Amino acid sequence: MAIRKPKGTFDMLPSEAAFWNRFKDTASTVFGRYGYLPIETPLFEQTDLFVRGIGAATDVVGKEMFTAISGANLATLLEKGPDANVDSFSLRPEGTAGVVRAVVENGLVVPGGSPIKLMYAGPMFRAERPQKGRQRQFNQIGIECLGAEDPTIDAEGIIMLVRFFEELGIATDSLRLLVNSMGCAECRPAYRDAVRAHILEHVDDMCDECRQRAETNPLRAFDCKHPECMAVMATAPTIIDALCDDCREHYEAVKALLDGAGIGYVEDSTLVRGLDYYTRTVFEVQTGDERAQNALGGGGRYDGLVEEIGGKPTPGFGFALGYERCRNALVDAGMPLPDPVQLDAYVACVDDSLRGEVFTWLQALRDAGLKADCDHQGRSLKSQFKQAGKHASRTVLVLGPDELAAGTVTLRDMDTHDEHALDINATMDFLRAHAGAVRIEDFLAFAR
RNA sequence: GUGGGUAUAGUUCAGUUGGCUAGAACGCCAGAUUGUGGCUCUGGAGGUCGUCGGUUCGAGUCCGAUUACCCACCCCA
Repeated sequence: MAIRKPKGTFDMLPSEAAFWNRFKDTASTVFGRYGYLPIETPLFEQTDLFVRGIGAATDVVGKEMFTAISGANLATLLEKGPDANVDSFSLRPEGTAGVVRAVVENGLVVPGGSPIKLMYAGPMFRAERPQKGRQRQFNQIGIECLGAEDPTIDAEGIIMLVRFFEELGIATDSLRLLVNSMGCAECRPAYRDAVRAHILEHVDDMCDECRQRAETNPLRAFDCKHPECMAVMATAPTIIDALCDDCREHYEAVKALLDGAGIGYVEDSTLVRGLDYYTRTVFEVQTGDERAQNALGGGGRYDGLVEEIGGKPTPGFGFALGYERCRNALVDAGMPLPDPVQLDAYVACVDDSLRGEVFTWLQALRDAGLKADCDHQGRSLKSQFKQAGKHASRTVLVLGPDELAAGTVTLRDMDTHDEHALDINATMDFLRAHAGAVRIEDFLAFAR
C-alpha cells in the first residue's frame, strides 16, 4: 500500500505554499514597522524547557507533545527504567519558550538594557486529534518582546495585530478582540484561591472536570462550556476586582492606549489563556461567527517566564497567530488562493531538429531574469501553445526553420496576439546586456 | 481520551427494492487538412467500487470486522 502522510499533517501544494509565503511577507512588513526582527529557533528543544515554561499541568505539555529520546539514551532508559536521567527532546508545541530560551542563552537582554523585539514563523507540533483548524503540524507566526514592562508594548502589540489583519484583507469588523488582565504574582494567587473557594462552594453543580480543576487550575473552569458550570462561574469573583494597584494601573493604561488608537475591543474577565506563563494583559482575536476553532490568534504578557527558565527577571510580551485558521477565515470569506503559475515566456519548437536552439534560448531568457519554460515531451506546436496558455505565459517565442533561415525568432504576445520577428543577434545582445534584471515588459518594449 | 459521519476514475460525486460489460462533470491526452493557445466539437487513456470475511445463483449495493479520513467535544493558534 502506498505510504501516506502522518495523521494531522498536510501537504502545502503550490498555490497554498504561495499563500503561506505571502502571509509571512505581510507579517514581516507590518511587524517590521514596529521594530520587530526575525529569529529562527530549533524545531525541537529539551523537553524540560516546555515543562518549565508552559507548565506541567497544561494539556499542551501534559498530553500533546511529540517527545523523542535519541538511540543511545533510549537504550539507557530501557535498561534503567523511567527514573533514568536521560536527555529528552520535544518538538516545539508553541514558539514562545524557544525564543525566550534563545534570548536568555545569547544574552540578548540585560537588566536595565534595551528591550528586544523578535518575530518568528514556522511549524508547531501537538499530538491532538485533528479536526478543522487543528492539525498536528500547523504553522504559527508570532512575536515576542523581552525586557519592557511598559503598557505601550502591550498596546502597540495588539494594534500591530489588528493592522496585520487589515493588511491581509480580513475585514476587522468581522473579528472580535477580547482583552483581560490576569494579574501578577502578587494578586493572582489570592484570586485563584477565591475562585477555588467559589467552585468548592458549588461543587455539586459542576462537571467532573471542573471539580478536578478546582485543585489543579481553578481559573480554567471559566473555559468550561457545560451550562451548569457556566452558571456557577457567572457568579464567580472576577479578576478585575482582585487586581493589585500596579496591575490595575497597567491594565487601565493598556485600555486607554487602545481607546486612543481607535481599536475596538471587548473586555472579558473570563478570558483565561491555557498556558501557565501569562500575567497581566491577555487577549485573543476570534472570528465573529461561532465556529469551532474560532481563535485566530492570542497572547499576552508573561513577566515571570524568563526567570522561570533560568534567566534574570525580565518582563515579556508576545502573541501567536494560527496560519491555517486565518487562511480558512479568508477562504471562507471568498478570497481566492493565488495562482502560482505565471511564466514570462514559453519557447516553442517547430521542428525536433531545433531542440538545441530552444535550449539555448531558454537559458538566455532565464539568465536575463525571466521565468521561462518549454515543452519536454516532444509535443506538437499546437499542443505547445496550449501548454503556454495553461502556464499563463505572457509570451511565446517560436523557433522554426523559417526563422532560422531568416536569422530571427518570432515573439508572440499572448494577450494582444501581436507577433514580432526579432533579430537573433540583437535580441541575444539585449538579454545579455541586462542579465538578471530584464522584466517581461522590458522585453516586449524591446520587441516593438 | 469521548462521540458522530464518510470511504466508487487524478478531483468532486451519481449509482434507485442486490443483475454492471461500474457512469457523469471537471482535469489529463490526441485530433478538427497546410507552423499558433483560451471557446466549441470529436475521440481516447484512466477504477481488483478502502481492506478482509460473511449472506446469495449473483454484492459497488445487504451484514460483520478492520483501517484510513472528516466533523464535533476537550484543548488551543
